[in-house]
Amino acid sequence: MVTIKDIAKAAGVSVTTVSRALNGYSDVNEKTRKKISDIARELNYSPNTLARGLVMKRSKSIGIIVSGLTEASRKDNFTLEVLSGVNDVISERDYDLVLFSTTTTKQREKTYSQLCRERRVDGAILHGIKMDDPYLKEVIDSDIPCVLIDIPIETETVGYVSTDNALGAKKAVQFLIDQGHTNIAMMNGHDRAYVSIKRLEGYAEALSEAGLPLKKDWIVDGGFSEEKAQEEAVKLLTQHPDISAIFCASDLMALGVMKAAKELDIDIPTELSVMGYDDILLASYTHPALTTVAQNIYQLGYQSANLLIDMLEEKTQSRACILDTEIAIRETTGKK
Amino acid sequence: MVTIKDIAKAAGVSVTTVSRALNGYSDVNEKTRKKISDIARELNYSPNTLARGLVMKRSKSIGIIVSGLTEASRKDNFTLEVLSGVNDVISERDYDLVLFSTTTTKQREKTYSQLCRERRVDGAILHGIKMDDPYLKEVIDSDIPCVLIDIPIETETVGYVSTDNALGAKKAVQFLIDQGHTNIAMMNGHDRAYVSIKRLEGYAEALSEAGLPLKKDWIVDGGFSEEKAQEEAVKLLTQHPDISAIFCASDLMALGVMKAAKELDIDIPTELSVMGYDDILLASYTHPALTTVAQNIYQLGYQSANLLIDMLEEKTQSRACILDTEIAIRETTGKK
DNA sequence: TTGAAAGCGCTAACAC
DNA sequence: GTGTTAGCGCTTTCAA
Repeated sequence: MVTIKDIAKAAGVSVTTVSRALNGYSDVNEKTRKKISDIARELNYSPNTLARGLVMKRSKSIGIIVSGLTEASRKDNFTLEVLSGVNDVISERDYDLVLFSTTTTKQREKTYSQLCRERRVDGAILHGIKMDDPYLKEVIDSDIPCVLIDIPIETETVGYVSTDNALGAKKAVQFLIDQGHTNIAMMNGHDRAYVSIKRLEGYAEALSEAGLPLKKDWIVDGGFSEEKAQEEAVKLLTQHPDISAIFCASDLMALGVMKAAKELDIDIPTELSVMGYDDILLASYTHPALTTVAQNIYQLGYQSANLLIDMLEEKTQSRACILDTEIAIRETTGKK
Repeated sequence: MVTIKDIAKAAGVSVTTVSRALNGYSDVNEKTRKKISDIARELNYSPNTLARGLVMKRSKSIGIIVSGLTEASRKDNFTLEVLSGVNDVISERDYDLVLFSTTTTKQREKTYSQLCRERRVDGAILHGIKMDDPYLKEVIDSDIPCVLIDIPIETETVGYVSTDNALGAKKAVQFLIDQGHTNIAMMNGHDRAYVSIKRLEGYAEALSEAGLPLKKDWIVDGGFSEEKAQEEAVKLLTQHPDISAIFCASDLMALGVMKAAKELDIDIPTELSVMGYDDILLASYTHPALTTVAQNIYQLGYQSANLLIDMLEEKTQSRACILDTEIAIRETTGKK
């Protein structure tokens, strides 16, 4: 493997000069620089980022820590889209991406900061962790710069990117109200998810502004799971046949609700309107196609990476980024 | 950041001893070792993999090079499932995963081996590249150990993992024949894809064994694209109304064919049977649900990573791994 | 069983 | 504009 030493020898200069020439420092004679870079190319030289990182104390790589890169959770391609957004920034800005996937068991073995420090990543992006996750506390305590997706924490070294969940939910419920619905239930996720809390807020606000009562019985938790949501929806719809619309905190749960309706022989959208949240790929392929609050997950990843690198390079003081949502109207909602 | 030097000082021993103790060498006094590891824990020590990699000349990380981690290609979550399989092995075997995403333009800038050498990955897994990709030649020429997904190349340093594409296709077509179909067309991908070539082989073989003629006109290329497949299918079905079944080399193209049928008002499956290949998530959500050749993509990733690490650790002589496929019978195929 | 010393490939004071 | 030198944190001969 060819090193700068080899180049130095071939060019008849010192390694310092080679280093400076290759890194574009100004205080190198143009002729020398040309000679050096020619030789480097000839010799097919690649810098050793390990050595460089060791001395510079930064690796020019960031870690992305995802939870839920498992065989099971293939239904939404959240992770992939986030990854895709992150990746685009990474390569634009000449960083590398190290992928860490965690499971609850694995977290016991290796802590967040261990993970990051061992690999000497300059910063990290965290996605898919719950608010009561042990990682979260560590993140805040550690001094490793990081950006959280969908968890609103701001410190000197921690930032976050999220969508406006309350507003998104509010718009969704307002849409249902505009369609003439007054009996609108909510299938929420669980209370350890920030997004659940905010989406519930939006739901409540929309109802209140329309002068509609908020009924506790009409709000159930589907745990972000299709199956759980189906079960809960069956119970809900059986007990409260007057419900004419259900707003779901995720598309996956909306799929569950749709299955429940089928099970109970309730027609969508004539007898029941269903509204999702996320706009996962499947949303446009279900029958009928799911009306939902669309968030741009790719952007979530993209902005996270940009924010993190800005933080690393001290190009920003801001620590938060809130993205917009839009309602994608399809076939599961109708006029009451 | 605490180093072995700090530990050495605190323990009153040399760095050599600390290094040996922490790495589990046998020639360290049990008492010393205990003392050292206690201190290491106390000080919250994490080894610097950069420094270690520099001297050991291996980074204990592997690269995964994917093409198509773009916003556009979100419809199949191939990449995610491969990633998921790879990732599971990686963490089991205590490696790290560096993600490289390539686009055709980016390949011009940085060559494969540059990518790998700069980051000092010990080996690489390549997924989603075409047979005429410039990367491919480089892979073979370079001496970096690597495993290809779905491209059958075996050398000292190159291995591959794939499914039995010819057999999968054959089984698919045989299934259609068993259902009474004799006029079976094929929507293939393109001839720069290994899988296309093999699937065509299987198609031909099944026909031939059943004594059915192979009609060149009935084989078209959809370029693995939904839109292109739709266009081609419209043409095909218009020109040859006697076709009663279409075998597609990918599910995505099968979706296109289904759209074409809808466009031409041809009912599936009573008038036309459609068979896909891959079993992407969408396959079970289309209307009617798509019958397809299911391949276990997660396993593709899992086995690739295992093969690569086995190669790196010289635990195997074998360089190839062929996985099985199964037919998932759903609703797009029927008796003729 | 332990330590001293060299060196992996690179960057960065500092001197010339 | 260029070279000398030290050192990043670690492993590994070689000697004691």
